[in-house]
Amino acid sequence: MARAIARRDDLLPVLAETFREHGYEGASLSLIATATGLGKGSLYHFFPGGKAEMVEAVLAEIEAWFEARVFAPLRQADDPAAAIAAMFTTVSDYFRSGRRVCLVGALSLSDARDRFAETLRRYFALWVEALTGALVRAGHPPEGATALAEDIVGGIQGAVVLARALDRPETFDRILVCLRERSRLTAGA
Amino acid sequence: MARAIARRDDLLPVLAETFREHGYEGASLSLIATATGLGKGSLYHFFPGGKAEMVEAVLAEIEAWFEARVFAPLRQADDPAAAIAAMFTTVSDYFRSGRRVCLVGALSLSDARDRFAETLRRYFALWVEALTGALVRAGHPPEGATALAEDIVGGIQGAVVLARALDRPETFDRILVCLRERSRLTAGA
DNA sequence: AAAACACTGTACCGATCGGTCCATTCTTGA
DNA sequence: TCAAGAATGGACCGATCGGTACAGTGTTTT
Repeated sequence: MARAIARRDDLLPVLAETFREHGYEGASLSLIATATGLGKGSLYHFFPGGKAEMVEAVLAEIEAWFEARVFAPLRQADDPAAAIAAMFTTVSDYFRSGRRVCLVGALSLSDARDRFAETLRRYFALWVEALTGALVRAGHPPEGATALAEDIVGGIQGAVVLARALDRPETFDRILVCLRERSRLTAGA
Repeated sequence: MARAIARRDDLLPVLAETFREHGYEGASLSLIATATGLGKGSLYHFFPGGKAEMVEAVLAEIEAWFEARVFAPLRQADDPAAAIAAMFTTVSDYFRSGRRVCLVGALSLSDARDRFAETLRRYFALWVEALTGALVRAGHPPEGATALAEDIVGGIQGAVVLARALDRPETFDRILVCLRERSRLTAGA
């Protein structure tokens, strides 16, 4: 009985969604098996380290995704202001207006944080760093750029929490619009 | 073997801290038993509904705490601006500069959200509502007050996430200072 | 053709899960 | 004084947990 349909990479999106919906503890192996349509044997073939390795793989893919679509554009864009604006659109799509949880943020609040501490830290550090650079190149004063970048990245995370708790996706979008506004150059900033 | 030391109310802070540190799934009954120093028999005596009832009780106490220390002052203060400033101090203390997770926010991101949906929703709704009122009475234009209140409440939640992920409590404090600044009246707002 | 290897489902493992039950002990009011 | 009830710890329950072992099937290489 072997059907070589699945490749490891194809599993990652399903795994990611499962961990997003159920968390680290809540995503049991049987749940994962059902979601992926694979038996435990196959799962442990691809991820000998079990759930921990699955999460690490998922986090690595998430980081790669953001690196390609968000961080790198922020760093390299000829037009930093446009790159920042694009970031908000990309992120809003990615989080489905707050209906989709940020796995990195959710893990950061859970007891699994310590286990994946370095990976979680790096994700947010890279984001803040890339955004800070773009803000500066867009004309923001360097002294306040990191603070503003942290406000924005943190604000996005908070928007996910709030929109989910209130069950109001439009709140997510509204907060993102407001954050985008703050990223634009004003007399005060 | 009976020592009538514990009253139900005395258990709530311990339960709250346990759920904060381990989440709903992660806080097993044996863990709770160890943390409280009570056997399962006693726990089920106080909370016949098991873990779910424990969480509901904890959430009720949290809401009562915020009602007394945050929401009510925001609603009733003679000096709304001072009440808003006090809110930031209270909240910063409560969350220990981001070292302590917001249980309501953490549950909102977890798969336990649906189970406690109404309680989670009400907590944030009450907060946003009370803050909106205070902002208006402090002189903010009513059209933008709810949006600003959502920015602030969401911003606080995001600050917890970010500070925990980055392992930098000072980031939490810095974001709160920035939010407090935005709550003050400026020419633009 | 056949050996090597990748992949698969499942039976099974000990541990732990949430929850029940109950004998016992302490407290309290009559 | 003593029955009633609150509170307690722990044995116990079936279910499920994460993880292992393995025999079987498909594909690839030789």
